[in-house]
Amino acid sequence: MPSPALPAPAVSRRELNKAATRDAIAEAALNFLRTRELNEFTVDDVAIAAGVSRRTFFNYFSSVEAAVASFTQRYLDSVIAELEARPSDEPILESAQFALSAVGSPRDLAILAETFTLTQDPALGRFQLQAWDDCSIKITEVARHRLPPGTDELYINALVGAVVGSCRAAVGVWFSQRGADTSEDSLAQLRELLGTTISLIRSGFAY
Amino acid sequence: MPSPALPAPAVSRRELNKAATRDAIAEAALNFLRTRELNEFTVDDVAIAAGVSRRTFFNYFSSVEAAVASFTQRYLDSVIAELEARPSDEPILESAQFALSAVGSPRDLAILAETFTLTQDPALGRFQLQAWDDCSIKITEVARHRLPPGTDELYINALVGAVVGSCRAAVGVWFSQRGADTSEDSLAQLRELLGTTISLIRSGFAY
DNA sequence: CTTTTAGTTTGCACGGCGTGCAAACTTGCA
DNA sequence: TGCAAGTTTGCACGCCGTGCAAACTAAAAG
Repeated sequence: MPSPALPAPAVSRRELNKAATRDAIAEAALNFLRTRELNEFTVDDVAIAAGVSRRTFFNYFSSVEAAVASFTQRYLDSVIAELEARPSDEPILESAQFALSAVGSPRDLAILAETFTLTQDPALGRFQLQAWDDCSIKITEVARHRLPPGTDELYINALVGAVVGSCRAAVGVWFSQRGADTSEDSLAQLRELLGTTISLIRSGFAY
Repeated sequence: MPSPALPAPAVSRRELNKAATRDAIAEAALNFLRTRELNEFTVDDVAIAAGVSRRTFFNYFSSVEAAVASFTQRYLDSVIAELEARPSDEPILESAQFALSAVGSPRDLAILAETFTLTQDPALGRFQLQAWDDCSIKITEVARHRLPPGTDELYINALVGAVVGSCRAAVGVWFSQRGADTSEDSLAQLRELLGTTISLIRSGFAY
């Protein structure tokens, strides 16, 4: 007698396949960027390297830029997930501080750092900016439910804008100081920079 | 005797022509966006409407998106100009407050507001984000020379990131409340929102 | 005024992009 | 086993963005 009907697995074969394909494509795109400029390879190149057809590439990403941005998106989404996991009565900037220091396996951070180098090209940079902006929108939603009801919309939006804007700047500072160094030492410094940044947001920029 | 040799005019005929062409192209692009979606017209359409060849369009802008972003760029550049015009011993956030309230003829602000509506399409939004990011970079340069020498790089970058990020958010709030309303009344409200935002950055987000 | 020089516009051509569509194929389910 | 639903693929088409060389135009030199 077969095992009792398993409920449809949380992740079906189809979903696994799709995730694998998606990863393969993104990885292939990143790989090309590591050795060439953006305009020195084509979507076909990436598709072939990922083992799919050109058409399938476009089923997953609308461009190489978008594929590369998926790494940053993933990192930022994990920050948001950490943020949402914090107790909802905790002061939100405190939650942010925890979320920022909790996040990031060395591997994820290595990608984040590498992405900073590889996206100097404006066409790639635009997609990175969009990832940060999408992140802002999601966090605003979280903040709206966290802050006391009736909190001024300006307060909410300015807070999120300031936090995301300054954290992005902090990552930039980290990268300009450490480059692609993702040793524990360097990661600790990143966490410290992000922590200091949140403190500044909380206590204000005196001058 | 002819009039004494005039020094070569500050703006030559050539420069005037180029500026006019550039404006005509940007204006034509915006005009199409007012009535159609981004993918419902082509670069050729815009070029013809602007009275130039397709090839000339690309001599000025690399895409329709870039042409549309030129309006936001112009606005942000004027804010930076105001900022640089402030006395350099003034606290920088105070300078920011002045610059933000000084700037913006109704016409400029009308365009800024309209731009917000017309750039919902992600492809357009990306270029807007880039305009704000370019602005950050320029302001960072200003801030570096304004703040006491030796000020922490993190402080400078986080400050600018927070200011620009929150001000962008403030413009978003303004737009969501007033739409394309650019009456004196509405503009006063925008100035107030921006002023409040800078105050928040200065004094901190308590929670 | 004429000639020269430098800067700008244009047409052309080419490779690459992004998408609709329909046919082939794969997975899930009865 | 066979059907339904989801996924991949090839193809074709219009549009994009750029290098190039020829036409044109403003500015400077003679």
